[in-house]
Amino acid sequence: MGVTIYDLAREAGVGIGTVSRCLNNHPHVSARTRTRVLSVMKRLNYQPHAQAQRLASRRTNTISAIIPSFTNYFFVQILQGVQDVAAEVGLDLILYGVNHTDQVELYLRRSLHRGHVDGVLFFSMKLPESYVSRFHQMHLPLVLVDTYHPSFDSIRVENYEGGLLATRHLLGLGHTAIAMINASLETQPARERMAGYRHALEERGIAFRDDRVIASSMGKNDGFNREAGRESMSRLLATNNGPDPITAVFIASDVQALGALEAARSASVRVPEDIAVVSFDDIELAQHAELTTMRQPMYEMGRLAMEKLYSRMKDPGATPTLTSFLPDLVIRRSCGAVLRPAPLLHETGLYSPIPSA
Amino acid sequence: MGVTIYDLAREAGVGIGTVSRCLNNHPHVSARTRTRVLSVMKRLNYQPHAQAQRLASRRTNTISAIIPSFTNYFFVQILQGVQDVAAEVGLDLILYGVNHTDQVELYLRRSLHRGHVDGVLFFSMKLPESYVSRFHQMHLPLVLVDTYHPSFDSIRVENYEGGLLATRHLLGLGHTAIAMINASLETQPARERMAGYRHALEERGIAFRDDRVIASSMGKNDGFNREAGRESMSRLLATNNGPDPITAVFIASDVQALGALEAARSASVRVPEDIAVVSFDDIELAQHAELTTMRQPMYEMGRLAMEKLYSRMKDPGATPTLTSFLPDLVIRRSCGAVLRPAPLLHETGLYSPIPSA
DNA sequence: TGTCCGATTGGAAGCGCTTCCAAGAAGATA
DNA sequence: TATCTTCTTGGAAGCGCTTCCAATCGGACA
Repeated sequence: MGVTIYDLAREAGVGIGTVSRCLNNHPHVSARTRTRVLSVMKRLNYQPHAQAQRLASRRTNTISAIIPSFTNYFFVQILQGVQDVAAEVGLDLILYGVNHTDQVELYLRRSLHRGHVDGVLFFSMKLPESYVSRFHQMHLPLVLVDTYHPSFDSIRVENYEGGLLATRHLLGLGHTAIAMINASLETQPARERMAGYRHALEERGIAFRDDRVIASSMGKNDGFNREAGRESMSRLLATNNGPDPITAVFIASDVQALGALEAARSASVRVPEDIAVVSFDDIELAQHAELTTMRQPMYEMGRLAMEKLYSRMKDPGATPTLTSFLPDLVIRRSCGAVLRPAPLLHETGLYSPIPSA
Repeated sequence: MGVTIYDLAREAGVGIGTVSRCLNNHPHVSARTRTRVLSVMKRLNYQPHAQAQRLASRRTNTISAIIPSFTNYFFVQILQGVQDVAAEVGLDLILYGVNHTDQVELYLRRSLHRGHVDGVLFFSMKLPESYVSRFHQMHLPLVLVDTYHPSFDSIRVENYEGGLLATRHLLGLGHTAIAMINASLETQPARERMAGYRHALEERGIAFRDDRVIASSMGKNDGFNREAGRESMSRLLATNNGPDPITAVFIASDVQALGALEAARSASVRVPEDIAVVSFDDIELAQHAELTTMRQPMYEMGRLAMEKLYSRMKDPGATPTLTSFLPDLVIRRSCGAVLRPAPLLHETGLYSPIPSA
């Protein structure tokens, strides 16, 4: 139990320095010595001790990802991108899932713990101001994703533009009474998407109406969840019997839209015939539910985040960069813009197509 | 940069041993000394160095989870359970997502690397036999989830029973021509679920027919994915015009069922009217798609796995345990067993309810 | 007052590795 | 052959902590 470099050195008849140099592929080791040492390593089934290497080299080869509850498909796909790149470059990834707000600071502190990780990815939450200086003091690389701070590398999505494009699309289809189902306005994406929605209306001379926006922060993920979507849609439909009824909704995320579809179904409201829907994210299921949505390149964002972190770890001095992705409009069935091959036009739903007569 | 216990000791006028004892809440430190040391720690903003602690104590406080590509909702939910318990007991979780088969060994080796992690969770894949002894030699705790080996703690689901119950349910609804859409028979769950299916048929005197089982291993996750499900269902429907046509399908997972529903829809085959469907897992979306399914308690399995690993880390000598979960039948719409409140009976689909006339 | 014992305390010896410096070896050059 | 270089090599000195042993201290008890 526990072959060390001393054993190797003795066995190979060299010094420990030489052994270490072989281990780390340093130059300045003669080919003969190297092969001899390597063969002894193999024979003794040597394994370097991770902690010892780390202590001595002051590198951990590990990064942490602080991410809101990752059962959300949005984060799952980002995480997949992160994980893939981490695997490619040989870094270990410690996962810190935030379920309660107070865990944010716990995980930030833990990540800042000296000698714990070499870098941190921080997702979709506001970085507490008090940690800004701590990261700088500790010279710990930090990359922000779906959130922003001027003094760190950030990756963002143009939420405002996304809201704008989504709403314009509905306007372009002839809708003028367009509601929005939003998540908690505490979150920046929610606020930005709404700003885009508002701007699109106003540039068409349509007044923004507070009573047409339902911002729910219920449940997990600041309201970005199915139940909140269902609830919001129910409320919206319940009050939709006045003059100028709503004919379209922009929903802040696909998961909420899934809930909203359920609510519409329960209320016998047809989508898209009675109410057109455009949402945001393009999670894998959006396709299944035929949601028209603003696509965020989640997997790519995850990859890029990890890549940025990696470069930053190698070159801590570089100035912070900001990368923005413009979301893409993906047109499917829920918005009523018919772009599909004829046979499918006649379907009426997931389970039962139109009775054949 | 870098306050050490030597600094603390000097500053507090005590020895480093005493400082260390304070850090680790050892007894045999007088209250007066302890408060003095703690106040100095605070004043100097001391942070212990993680790697140094680990090297000296030979504990890493970290475990790794080797898990097939976790974009699969099944794993996401298990992982959530794992992560929650890890957070509760203060362990770090390194995530190793397996995308290619050869990564399995890579991650196993990395986990076995001395001083890297204190325990390993291994999910849903066959543990290569050559690693069995290695884990024992290294005294590295290992817990298997959704897979099994007699010499390690394991957590399983009764796949055979699940297949049996699912198929019996369909038989109970009057179906006799029941197909199965399966994933790769290389995987144990697929084989077991099929064995249950087969037994259920045979105990009713219905012959098991090879041509009624479609086992696809296409795509990710050994065929446990939407595309494979879609493909299989299409194939099934294409050949379903002989005598004794199929009226029901047992599908090996919910994700496949989602794809199968899409295929049915494209082919204008109604579910459940023309073909009844029962699947397996009860991922969150099964509810949305109204799938009748065999529920696996995924979150709980994740929690339990982590709990088992934690106890094993504390008591390495205990004999391996095996915990089995019996999946529950959750009846929803897709099987045609109508158990829902009247208003919903009249819906015809996700988007468009029955035209009101 | 003297003894004894448990409660505290200090600090040396590691944990296993990387790194650096000095020194030896082997060519290269004149 | 003498003198430089340039490669190689050995191993001491850390990295910052835990742990153990020996030493000290302070009462309790006779």
